[in-house]
Amino acid sequence: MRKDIQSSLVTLIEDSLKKMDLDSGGLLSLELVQDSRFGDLTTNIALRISKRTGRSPLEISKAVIETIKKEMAGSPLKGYITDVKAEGAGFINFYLSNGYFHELLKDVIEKGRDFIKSGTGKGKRVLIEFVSANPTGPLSVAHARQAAAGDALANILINLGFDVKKEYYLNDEGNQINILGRSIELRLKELSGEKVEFPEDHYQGEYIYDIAKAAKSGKVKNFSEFGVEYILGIIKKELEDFGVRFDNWFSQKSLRESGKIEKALGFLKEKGFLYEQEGALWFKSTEFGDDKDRVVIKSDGSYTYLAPDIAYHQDKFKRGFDLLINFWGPDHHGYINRLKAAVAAFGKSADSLSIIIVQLASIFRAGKPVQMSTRRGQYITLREILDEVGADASRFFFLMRRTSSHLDFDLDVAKKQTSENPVYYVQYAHARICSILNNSSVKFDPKGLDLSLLKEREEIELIKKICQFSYIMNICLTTLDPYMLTVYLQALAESFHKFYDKHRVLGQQDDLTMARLALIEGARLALSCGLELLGVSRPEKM
RNA sequence: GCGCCUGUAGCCCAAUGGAUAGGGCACCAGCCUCCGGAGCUGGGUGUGACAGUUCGAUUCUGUCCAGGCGCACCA
Repeated sequence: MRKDIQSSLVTLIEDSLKKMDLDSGGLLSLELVQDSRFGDLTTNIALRISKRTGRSPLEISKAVIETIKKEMAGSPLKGYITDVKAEGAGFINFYLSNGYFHELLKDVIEKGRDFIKSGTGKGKRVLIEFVSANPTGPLSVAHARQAAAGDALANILINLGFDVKKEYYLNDEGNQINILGRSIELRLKELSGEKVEFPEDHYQGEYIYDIAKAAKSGKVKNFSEFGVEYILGIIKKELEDFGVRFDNWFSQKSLRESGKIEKALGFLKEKGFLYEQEGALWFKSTEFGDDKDRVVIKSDGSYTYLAPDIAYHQDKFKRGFDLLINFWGPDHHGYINRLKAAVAAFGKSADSLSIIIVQLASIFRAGKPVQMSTRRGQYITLREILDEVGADASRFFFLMRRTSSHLDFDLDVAKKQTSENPVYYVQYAHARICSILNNSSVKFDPKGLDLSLLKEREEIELIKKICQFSYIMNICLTTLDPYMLTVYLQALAESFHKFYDKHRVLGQQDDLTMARLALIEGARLALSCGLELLGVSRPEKM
């Protein structure tokens, strides 16, 4: 929706209220109407101020509308507003003219793919950290969902004008890595005929044998390092095949070697946020809202996981990022408060770090749940999803629920090439449009367009849907969640299919055909951009 | 025990505090001499329970009930 109309209307309503000695009290907002029976733009201002003013909402609305109509008579707004009505409990509804929507569509066509861009985030630097799985095994389905969500959100923020970097924090040392090394070593001994006792808490997965075999031929000395390198290669390939690329891989090992952990702890100590007790060093996180204080250096002298993480996040700020967004698995949710405490201890505001918990996706086959166990190395991997479903359908599926909600992912449904599968519904709309646009007899030419020929209900509805794109982008920004985009794309595809079914593009009078080609080109742009942001392909043929 | 997530029609799910709560599946009945039928049209007494906040609650708060997940000087 074009901003100048909205802001002029807001000013108009504001002025009208003043003339009647009513004060909006900062409560005035003008919103898009989802239900076309009630116009295009609406405000509930009369409802919100009725109690304070002691007048009924409907009475206020009617009075305001009368004033608005007088004011509007001599204003250029008049051409865009066909009606203003007081409806329902006292809403003021604006009905916009077709001409207004024709201008919006014209704008989309002129801008092309750039129509989705905005300057909302101009000058703001954002670091999105996601996946960050330990390099001790192939990525799981949980990581896959984090990858889908983080990458899509990054794409969305980039189009909103933010300066975005994507980062993977690499836990390349510590307990788990040592265990990985020992696991490989033990499997190697086993392979060479030795009888070994393989501990329960070691990595049981079959892939350890593969690494052991590779290590054998390479005459490896440090099995941990070798294992990390090997698995990192797998992870990078998996992510690449999934269509996710990181700008930076941040190594924990290099963080420690740089001395930044000591510096960060030194900073906290200086501020008086650290103390010793029972031989360990504690961070006074309770001063910043945590339930209890947390250990940063254990009594054996080694760091807890928190220590490098504190340093890591201090480093993120030092690198100049204004907003940090972390996607974490649900097992880390208890960890949010202590990291936020650390951020507060650095003097950063609470909202400069957003932590998003990506809930698990349960995998189903033909309606039946698939059992998983990380410990025994029995879990559905990203690789299996890629092999079985492919990147397109799976990336869309992972984002079909709110990121913070559980998701049931049925592999058989995702594979289906029928209307049961929403991915194909959306892609099909795109392919249909391309099929018309690629028609050899008529070529779309934006010169001399007469969009005023578009006046059928389905045509106007489709334009409205196309123009909701930026509105959806803003919802994704405020929720830091790309999932509304999947909902929107399904609605957009539906609008197109309805138009397509009722009206023909080709074979009309030349100028009507051209206007409708413009309409479907607009729909194509919106579908194509939306799918691209989600990391889903836009087939021209299916 | 504590924390997080979730309860919407037979099943799967939508709805940035708004108006008559919307789609899909399944089921029934229709729609291609015509741009791709992977589509469209019609068929429905549904928000777990009880309070509270609000002009207005599926949405916010509290207490229950039910399901999923997590609780380290592990990473």
